[in-house]
Amino acid sequence: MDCITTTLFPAAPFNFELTAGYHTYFRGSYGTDSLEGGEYRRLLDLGPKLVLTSVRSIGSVAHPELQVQLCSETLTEREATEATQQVAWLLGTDQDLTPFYNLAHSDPVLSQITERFYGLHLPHTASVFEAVVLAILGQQIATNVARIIRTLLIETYGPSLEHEGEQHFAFPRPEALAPVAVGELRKLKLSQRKAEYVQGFAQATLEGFNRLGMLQELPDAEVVKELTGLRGIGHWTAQWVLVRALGRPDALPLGDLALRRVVSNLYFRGDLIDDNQLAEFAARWSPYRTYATVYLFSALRNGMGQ
DNA sequence: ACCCAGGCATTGG
DNA sequence: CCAATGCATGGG
Repeated sequence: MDCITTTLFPAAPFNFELTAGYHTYFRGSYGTDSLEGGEYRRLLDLGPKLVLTSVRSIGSVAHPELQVQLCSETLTEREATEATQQVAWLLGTDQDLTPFYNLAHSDPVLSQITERFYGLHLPHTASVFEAVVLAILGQQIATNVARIIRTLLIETYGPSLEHEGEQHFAFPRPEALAPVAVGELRKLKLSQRKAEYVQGFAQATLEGFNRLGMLQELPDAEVVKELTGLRGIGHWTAQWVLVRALGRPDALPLGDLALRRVVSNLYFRGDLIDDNQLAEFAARWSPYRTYATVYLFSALRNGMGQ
């Protein structure tokens, strides 16, 4: 095992614990990610090569600095750079939070939340494929149930690497899921529908590789049009892809029950609002509706919006 | 035993 | 274009 250490300097303010914690749903570990003892770990998938990364903070919120340890069987300088860039993307280190915080000042609820989660950057998935599959698995069902199913999928079909007696998993590749029979996925507790969606999307990703690679270049509305043309992907899923995989600042996952509830509780005395009301209300957060959404979910996951 | 959960596709008006 | 319905599992 060959290990290299590199350094990242995120845009301040940057709170490492919160940002890595969001990846793990503020638990010790979640799916492919873990955060224990101030150490964020994840197995990176660089094409054929797997790189185990372990990140820790050696700076502060105001002067952030991250130490990134990269371990692989062999590792070239070029691969180390690529892996470091991927870590930067996963943790959203380049984001400037200032414009959003300025906007939040005029909103008493968001002011309180941004104070509590000061320095939380918006984390990203490693790929569009990962974001879509995770969103499909999360459709409609309770997050606890989704977590069980995600873990099963990752540990059954994800590429893995053993290190110091522990097995680490990366997210399954499309080529691993495309040939899997729907019946096999059903054994992992996916519904018939979701098994079809996931297998079909994996296949579509392989067949239309260029089209999905193009998403980065397209404006939000075009991305949504491309994605919702695929079976299993509706407006809600497409919006979460904008948030999680593409890092777009102004997405809004209408249809999201948890978002409706947290907004209802924090702004409407608990009277559950519908999507039309939510869309109208969320206009106040534009052009940073993604930031507002993620901060509200952080509040929810930490017991602030129930 | 129910009912619901960070939706979606399908069907019928 | 809007409303109603089945899906499937684990927790309350």
